[in-house]
Amino acid sequence: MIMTNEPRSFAVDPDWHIGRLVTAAARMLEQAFDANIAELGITHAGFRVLDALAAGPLPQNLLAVRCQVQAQTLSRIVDGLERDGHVVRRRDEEDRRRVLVHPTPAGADLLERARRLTSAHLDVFPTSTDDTDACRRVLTQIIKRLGDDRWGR
Amino acid sequence: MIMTNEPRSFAVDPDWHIGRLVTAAARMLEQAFDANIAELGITHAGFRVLDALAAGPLPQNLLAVRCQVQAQTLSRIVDGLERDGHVVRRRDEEDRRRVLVHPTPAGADLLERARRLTSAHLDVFPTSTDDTDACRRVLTQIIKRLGDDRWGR
DNA sequence: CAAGATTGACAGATCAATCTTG
DNA sequence: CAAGATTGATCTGTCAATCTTG
Repeated sequence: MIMTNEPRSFAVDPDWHIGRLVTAAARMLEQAFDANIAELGITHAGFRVLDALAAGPLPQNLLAVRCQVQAQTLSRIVDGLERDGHVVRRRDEEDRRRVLVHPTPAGADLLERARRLTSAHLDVFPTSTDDTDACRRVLTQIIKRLGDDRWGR
Repeated sequence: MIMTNEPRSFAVDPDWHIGRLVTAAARMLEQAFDANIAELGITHAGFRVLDALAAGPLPQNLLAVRCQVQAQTLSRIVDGLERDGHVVRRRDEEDRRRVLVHPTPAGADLLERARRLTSAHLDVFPTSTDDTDACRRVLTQIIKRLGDDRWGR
């Protein structure tokens, strides 16, 4: 078969190092995920917050850790979710420095619909289980190393 | 009495699906890369543009494909590189719709220094070669699938 | 009209600085 | 002061709309 014409089409350069493969794959995965739930008016960031709140309200600092974003990033994501009526902020009366984020009924409903929309599309991972297991090991190790450097501990 | 501090430390949840592992790893890899070259005043985005231009000037549309970003994204990255004197734009006289991006001597110099800074830090991938090979296969397949959907092919 | 590039509006993420509360 | 949260500035990235050139 002919390598038709120039690489105007998409191609993976065989000598990309893994870092580049990881970041390229990540961008595509997030975009695909976002495209699946775009009709609901949220993105992966909002989804992860609502998912973390499924068991009940959490203070923002803990929520940020769960979502693996900075407190500043989380604050703005919560801004959007609150604006759209998916969560509400309430000061923690036990320690008024804390702000508790509560999911609203609308937010819980949104989460359910988002889960249904995305569960069908998670079959993007075709290769053998051996390969995906190996992939998990490599990625987990990267995350642990770099995450420990960055997030302390 | 509040909960003694829980996993305030970093941890990889064992039942994360691969998508989440990939995106988490990607963010950390990019941040680590950016931290390594931050002193030079560029990020991974600028680095990739300069790297793509190492062999000589390119029109922006091709450059965007090489860097795997939208033409709009590239335009703003080139804005920054041009502002800082690392590249210059020149209209292609053969086809005046095109804009050719040329690296400046300062840009070429920056690229060299960035390469030196980062080459030392690429040993973040510790596991066996079998695992990394498997990881490459999985990631490549994800990229091909999603990239073909998105970027045409 | 089609291709190439740019601009506007926005989301996600970061760092640095600030405000509030303990 | 320390912890938690927020705000300002900036960067990367997206989509949609526009401008220029062929």
